[in-house]
Formats: sequence, structure tokens, C-alpha cells
Amino acid sequence: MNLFSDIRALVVTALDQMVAEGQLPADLDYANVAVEPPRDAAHGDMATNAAMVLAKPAGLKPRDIADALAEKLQADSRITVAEVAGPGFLNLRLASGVWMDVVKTALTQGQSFGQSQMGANRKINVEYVSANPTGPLHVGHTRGAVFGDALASLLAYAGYDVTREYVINDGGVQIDTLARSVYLRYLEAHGQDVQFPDGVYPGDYLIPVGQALKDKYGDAFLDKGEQFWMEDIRNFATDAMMDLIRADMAQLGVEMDVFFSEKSLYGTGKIEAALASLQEKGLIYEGVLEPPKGKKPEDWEPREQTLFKSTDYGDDVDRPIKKSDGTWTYFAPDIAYHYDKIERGFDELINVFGADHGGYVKRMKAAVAALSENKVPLDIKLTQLVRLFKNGEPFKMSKRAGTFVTLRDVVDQVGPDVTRFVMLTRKNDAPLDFDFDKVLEQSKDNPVFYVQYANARVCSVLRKAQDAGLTVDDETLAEVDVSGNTHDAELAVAAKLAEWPRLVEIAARTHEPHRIAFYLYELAGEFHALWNRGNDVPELRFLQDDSAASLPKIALARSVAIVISAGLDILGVTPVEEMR
RNA sequence: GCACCCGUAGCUCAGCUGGAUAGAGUGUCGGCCUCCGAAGCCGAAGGUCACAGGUUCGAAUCCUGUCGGGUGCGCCA
Repeated sequence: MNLFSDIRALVVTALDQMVAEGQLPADLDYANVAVEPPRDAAHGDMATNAAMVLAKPAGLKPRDIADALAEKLQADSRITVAEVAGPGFLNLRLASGVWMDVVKTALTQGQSFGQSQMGANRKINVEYVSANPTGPLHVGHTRGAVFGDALASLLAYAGYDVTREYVINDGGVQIDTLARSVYLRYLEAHGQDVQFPDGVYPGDYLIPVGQALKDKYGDAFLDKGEQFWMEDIRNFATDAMMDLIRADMAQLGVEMDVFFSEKSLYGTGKIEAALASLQEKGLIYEGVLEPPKGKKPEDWEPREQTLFKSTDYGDDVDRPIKKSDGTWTYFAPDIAYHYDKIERGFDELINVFGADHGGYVKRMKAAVAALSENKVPLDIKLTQLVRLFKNGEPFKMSKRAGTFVTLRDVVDQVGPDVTRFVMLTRKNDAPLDFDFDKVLEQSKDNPVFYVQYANARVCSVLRKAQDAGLTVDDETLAEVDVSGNTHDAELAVAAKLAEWPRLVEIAARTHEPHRIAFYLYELAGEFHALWNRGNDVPELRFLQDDSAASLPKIALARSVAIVISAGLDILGVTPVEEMR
């Protein structure tokens, strides 16, 4: 149920009536007619812009339309007041029972209150993390992991058939570097004194891998050249790193449906097939690129190479798919990978990249548009940097020295729930400050705590009610008559609850899970406000001396907890029942 | 040089994909515990939505340009 779409349907019906009665011309487009919560609560419960949107096409004054519409709407029992305001807004006040009905709905539907059929079971692929398998996940990956995972859950909640996917970049030269680094650790495990030159990965996390390699192969690789061990160690090390990464993600509760190996595209004809598809469309040619202006590389020289005509699909320059030595650029397997996704029948694709990959957005979109003939939309979400702080002091990390802060460091210190919630307290394309101390602070400026606290308060009420001998399961509460909850603070909570289904759809449509986190913060705020009104107005307390009088209040409180749990579930955060 | 993202209260940020007098938190000031959890609540003060044009009934939101910050820009993945 979505109260806003219900009321919008009512408005549309009324408009149709006006057309039938000749008050409005036929064939009006209602697409822009909206029913929304007003910015200022004093304006009523809902507002519609119908009169203003239709005034011009109908050739009438907005206020005249609004007056006529108001008359029609007031005939409905759910509308108590419909008044024209400002340039032609129609403010609606709803019978208080209409708001409180949301409580019944929430109690009846439980966590599925707010679920949407918007996705219509369309197949959507969300690719995220996809870190190179050369080491543990760091904080940057963490943000991408949390964002992608919450987005995937959100889309599932909104009715999509979601696949969570991780592409393993196991085909590039960075895996050679990894193999060499592991080889050095392997030598170390054999007691040799090893120097780590520039260009290898110096991190300690490879020590156990070197040891494990020794355990498996003994001294077979000692005093041997690269060509002898490279292939074996590449595979061994990649597997070890993926085990590490999987374990990191598991700590955060992130679980993928598909791990896609980039290597599987090589030597199997898949890259060739994808490029053949572009070739057929006349989008592959041999040519010479202009040097980039402004920043001129020292060693620039014009050379002919195989190019993809991505400019036909909105890119700035055409992109090379083969290096001068005839081997593929990174772009080629990426094209093939997305071709594979399209072949697997996805209706929509989403990629979550770090902001430093912003330069690849246009070319990837161009590739997918060309391959799918504009049928499969690709949305690319970039996650901005995470700036770490401790006690307000910036926390420096250097990947070169191997001292970067890992996902594990973060989760070990603050736990998975706090990590996840905090990562979603900023829009994905805004930088995020993460202070190890602040996120654990128990105060209002810490949204994690604030939301959890609201839930804990509800649980506390339910416990006390049970101690008093009341039956407070959802089934019972759903039968309670809540129409007596008419105080402004109570209605404000109900109104916020009623926004939930609408908010889910907005968040899903915009691919912005942070909206869920912000909404939960607002809902918690309304709830805390009501709670404290109970200090001055005893009738507003959830627990009344007359236990029967408590039930409608408890029902309201419980429905808040239901929505908080549903929201936290989308974010992958566990609701806590007690915080003492 | 070009492309993408960003610019909103002293600070950190929301802002419903065009709606009314632009909202939270924090900080400052003033109230509220014999009362379901005060880890909280209420109130006050605080704004040229970077700037200049344009589109229209209506712009923080869309378009153009300027300024400022970040990121990226052919044989790296």
C-alpha cells in the first residue's frame, strides 16, 4: 500500500469526472500531476499540483481548476479539507483514521510493508567491489562493497530479480606482479634473505601465502626461472587472494551470487565474439588518435591501432582495443564481459566503481549501448573517497608502504553494523568522513546510534507491556483500534511511516540507498519526539495505567520498529533490541 | 586543454529527479528528568542555495557561460 498513490488515483478519478462533465477538455496528460507531502506540515497532509500543471493545456486559470477539483475531492470520506493555496496548490487534509491505517497495514504486512512491484521481476545485475585479487580489501573497497550490497538489497525489495556479481581481474600483468611477490615470500619461507624491490607488493599478508606455497610445492621452485613457476604461482596466489577477499566480505556480510573470471574470456573466443558484434555494426576500425591536449606525454608518437568508435555513442574519443604489439588492451575483455552480461539476459546493468575510475564511464556506457543496441541500460555509480579520522585527526595511509587501512581493520574496531550504516550516511558521490571514535559515540549526531536507540526503545516498551500481562504480538496489535491516536505527534509518526513505500521506490529508482539511511534517521526523530512529549502529556505515553488504553499506542510504536527493521535489513544492519 | 563529479547555515551534510516561507545534525543561547530509557526532547538565533544569464505559472533542482575544489585523460589494470 502506498497512501500517496492511493490519493493520486483519487485525484485522477476526480479529474476524469470533470472531463466527463465538460469542466475540463479531454485528452489531458496527467503524467506531471503529483501528490506529495508538503514541505511545511501547516499546509496539510498532502498537496497536489494538478491545477497548475493542467492550467495551460486546458486553457483555464489554475485557481478555477483547483476550486472545482477541491469540491470533487471533498466528496470522498478520506478527505476532510481540500483548500486552494498559493498559485494553485490544492492542500489536502486527511481524516486522522486514514493516517493511522498505516499502522494496521504495517502490523499486518510486517517487513514486507513497503515492498514494491516496481521492478516487475526484471533481471538486474549489480557488479561491485571487483577489487584486483592482489591483496586484502581496504576502506575504499569497503564503501563500494556496502553501497553495492545495499543497492542490491534495495532493488530486490523493490521487486527486481537481482544478481550480485564480482568480476575477478585475474588476467592482467598485476597478477604477474603478485606472483613475483609471492615467490619472494616463498623464498623467505625457505629461510632466504630477500630484498623487496620497487614494483612488487610488500605487504605482510603475502607471508602466509609464501608459506602455504612452500607447504604445497616444497622446494620445487627454488633456483628456477619465472617461466618455470609463473603459471602455477599465478593461480595459487590468485586463489589465495580471493579466499582472503571472500573472507573480508563475509565479515561485512557481503555475499556474491557470481564471481566472474576475466581470465575465462581469454583464449575462448569470447573477446573475439564481442568484437565481431561491434565489427558487424561498423564500429571497429584502424586509426590514429590525436594526442591529449594540455598534458602531453614525453614519449607520445602517433601510431595506428584498432579502435572502437565509441564517439558514436557519446564518448569523447574513440578507444583502443589493441595495443601496438597486437595484444588486447584492458578495454577489450571488459567489452566482452559486458557482452556476456547482455547475453545472459539481464534487462538492466549497474556497475559500482571507485571515483578514480570515472574516466571509464562513458566508454563502458558506449560499449553496452552499442552491444545491446540501446536496449540494456547501464548505470555506473561512483563511490567517492573515504577520509579516515581518529580523534578528529586525519588517519594517513600509504599503499606504497603497505600500511593501508584494511576493511578488516575497520570492521574489527567498530563492527559490521556500524561500518555499514556509516558508509551509507553520505551520498555515493560525496566524500565521506569516517572517524573511528565518532561512529561509536552514543549521541544524536551519530545516526547509527540514534536509529538503533529508537528501535531499542520500542523493544523496551514491548517488554514492559508483556511484563504487565499484555499480549503484544503483531497479530493482536493489528486488530487494535488505533483511531484514537489523534495527537499531532502521533500523526506525525504515522505520516512518516506512510512515506516509507514511496521512499523505497524513489531510492530504488535513483539507485541511492543512502536515502533509506536518511529516512530512518527522520523516522527515529519523529519517534523520539513523540516519546518525549510523553513527559509533558501523560496521555501520550505508550504505557498507560489502563492497559487497554496502552494497546493503540503500542501498536504505533511497534509499527515504527517494523519499518526500522525493514530499512536496516536493506542496509544490511542488524537492529538491536537493547543498548544498556 | 578536454571530460566527469562537486559548490546549500560558522562546520558536516540532506533536499522527493521543477513546487509554496530552502531543511537536519553540530556549534552558540534559553528551557525540560518525584514522568514508559535525559544516550533524549522543545525553543531561539544563523542563508544572495558559488556567480551571471536563460527556459516557465514556479528553479537549489533543467540549459548556457564564468569562478573555485576533486578525479581522470593512447601501448596501466
